[in-house]
Amino acid sequence: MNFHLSFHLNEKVYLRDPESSELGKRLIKSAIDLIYELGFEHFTFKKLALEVNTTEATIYRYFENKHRLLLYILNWYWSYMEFLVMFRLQNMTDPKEKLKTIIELLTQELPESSGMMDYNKRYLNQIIISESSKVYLVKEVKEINKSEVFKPYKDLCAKIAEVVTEYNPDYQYPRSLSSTLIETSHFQQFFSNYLPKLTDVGALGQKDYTALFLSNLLFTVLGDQSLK
Amino acid sequence: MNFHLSFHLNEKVYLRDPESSELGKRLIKSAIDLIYELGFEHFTFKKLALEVNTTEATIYRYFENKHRLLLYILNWYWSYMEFLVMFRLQNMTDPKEKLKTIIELLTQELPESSGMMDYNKRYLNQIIISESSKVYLVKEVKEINKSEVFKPYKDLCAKIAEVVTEYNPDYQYPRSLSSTLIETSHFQQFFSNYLPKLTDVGALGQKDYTALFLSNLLFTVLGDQSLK
DNA sequence: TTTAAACAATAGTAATACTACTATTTAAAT
DNA sequence: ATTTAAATAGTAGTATTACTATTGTTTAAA
Repeated sequence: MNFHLSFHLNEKVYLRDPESSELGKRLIKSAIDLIYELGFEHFTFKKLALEVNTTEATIYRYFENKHRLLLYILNWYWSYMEFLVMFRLQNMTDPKEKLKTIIELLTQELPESSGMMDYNKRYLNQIIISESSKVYLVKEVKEINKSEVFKPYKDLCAKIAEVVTEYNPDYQYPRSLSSTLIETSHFQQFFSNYLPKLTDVGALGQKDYTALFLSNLLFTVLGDQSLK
Repeated sequence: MNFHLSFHLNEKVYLRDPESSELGKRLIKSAIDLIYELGFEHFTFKKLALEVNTTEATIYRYFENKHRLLLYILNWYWSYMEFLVMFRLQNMTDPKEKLKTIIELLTQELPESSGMMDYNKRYLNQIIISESSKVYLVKEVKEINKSEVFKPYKDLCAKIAEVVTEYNPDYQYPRSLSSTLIETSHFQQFFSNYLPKLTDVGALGQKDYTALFLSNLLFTVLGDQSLK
């Protein structure tokens, strides 16, 4: 079976839909490669233009600036992640199983291919971990937020919060716990890799360290409902 | 009583100690004001130079670049926070009280004055919340980390982890929990302010929302040891 | 009184972020 | 089939940012 997945992303993110042209698609693909390679700070439209054999001015017709381009990539990721959560939770009844699956999705690499653009998943993952917070930790958040471009993040958060409430209806902070889960999955992966003293990975460097930490955290906070 | 607090910050952070001259001190003070006002992305040495009536080149003699200047401010903050934790925990015996105090320190504004430089504490606080992660979420972390400039952060984290272990010696992830506590205190404050849908603040907008969320989280994860 | 070191300012360059304008292609209208 | 206009990409710039080589001035030690 071969199917194509695409998401309708908020038009406010771009000036011209990169999905609407070949050049646009190459733009996104190469942007992911370059942002991974250089880090967002050193990534420029000039370098991206060189990579896809076009000019800066052309890229500016697609995106207002590099911040918006990153926002586009993240909107895509958040939408995809919400889809994956929905897909994987299909036909599951046990909310504990559901939460375990969510942690797995948040801490493991994205599944390679499966009916969607062949973005480099490993690179995309690293971008999510290292760069995602930079789209909202800016002076202009309030203004940017008005155009609803953070909706995919909020939706993902709400979906996880739903499962949290399903697991423990008495828990008071389902949304904050969900956003904490998402953000913590990012920086604990980052820390265990680059600043291990801020974690307890130890010399062994367990592969699923972050998943273990988050599982322990989540199921202690929500109580082991199997005991009830 | 009037006393002066100063920390010996790692020389690798700066080229020339800003504490060693009047101009240097004004530099830091104005940098805090400007970074708060403009956000780190829009903050430049040119603008800072204009503010303190000097030139870019002069600022470059103190700091390699604006990233290092931010790192200096954060080193100062982390050191100060570790001092505050140590100071406030003095003569406390109950580890639960200690943890409560730590959460208070992490979520409330820094005490105005108390024997140290009159940096604008409210601005400094907002900088910690919005900009701090930008000093390590960069491509060059590994290289930068070698010069030990993140030691104050690691020390603060270790100090909190100590109290965590004191409260519950069986808990397996004291350091990860501590770094999660610190980071979560930042972005839950940010979210509840700018992206409230990612939290449960509701319309009321409780003043101590983040502290309440963190307390609940921390003491559930570590178990209510008073029951033992 | 000399001298050298410490410090700050001048005057630049290269890279980055962004834009006005022009040329070309595509496709719809006549 | 030809005209026309809309869409698209490219040229050629500017202002700002990040950073440096060099010169000039002050300070304090010899």
